[in-house]
Amino acid sequence: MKIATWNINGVKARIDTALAWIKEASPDIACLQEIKSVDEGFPTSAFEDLGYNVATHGQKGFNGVALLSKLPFDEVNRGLPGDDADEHARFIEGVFSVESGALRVVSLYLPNGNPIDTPKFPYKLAWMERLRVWAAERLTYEEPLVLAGDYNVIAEPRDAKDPSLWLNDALYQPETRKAFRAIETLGLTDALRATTDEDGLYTFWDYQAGAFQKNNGIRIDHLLLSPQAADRLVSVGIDKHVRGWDKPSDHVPVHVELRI
DNA sequence: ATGTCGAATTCTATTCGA
Repeated sequence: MKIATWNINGVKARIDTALAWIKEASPDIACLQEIKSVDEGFPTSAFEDLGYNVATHGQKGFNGVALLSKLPFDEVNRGLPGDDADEHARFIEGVFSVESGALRVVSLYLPNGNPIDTPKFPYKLAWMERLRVWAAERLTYEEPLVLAGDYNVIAEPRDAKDPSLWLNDALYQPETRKAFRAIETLGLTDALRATTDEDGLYTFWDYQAGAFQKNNGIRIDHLLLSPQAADRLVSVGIDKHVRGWDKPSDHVPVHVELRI
């Protein structure tokens, strides 16, 4: 089973690109972030026409996440628990029936957190702690679980072309990296790093200053796997070529193949 | 020289968030 994650940076502005990628990659489940659309504005029928079931958690203007799935949804849960005052649409969980039982897949858009001297940074860290608590609870189910999305975290120096450029950025603060490790050390596996120690592997390149042409990128889109999912991991890929298409998102899709 | 982009409102221009 192929499960992919992609921050598309606006589903309405990117619909042609999104459909072209779906046709090419044919993921069984796709996790989208930054749909920048309310649920009613999401181009659901365009994806349904390609054989997908669609679940969205959107809001006006920015944020917003979605799940596209060839499998029917048994259950959909919207929003990350832990703060009733948080109205950002950044989290959606789908539950699917597979031979072994349940498969859970989350599409998450972790807060950017910049600038770090504003409330945005503590909001990011608090969101990460809520995610840690949520993941700890889900891991007790001992099911295949895929936590996929734009984490807005540069976990290690090798995940940036030039780490020195990110020293004052929320994506690379020691507190950010520590909070990410605290999620991983619950027992989640970073799918890409389970398969390679290569550096130079990125998932985001800024639109500005010819970043893609210089390969001045960062790896911030991750798929974290529960033990039951990691045991089934076959391969991981980054669809880097999509960044070279017309009207690209600044992120590219990342995908795993699981023996499910 | 942050050199770009998408969305919303302030709407043939500016701001916000990334």
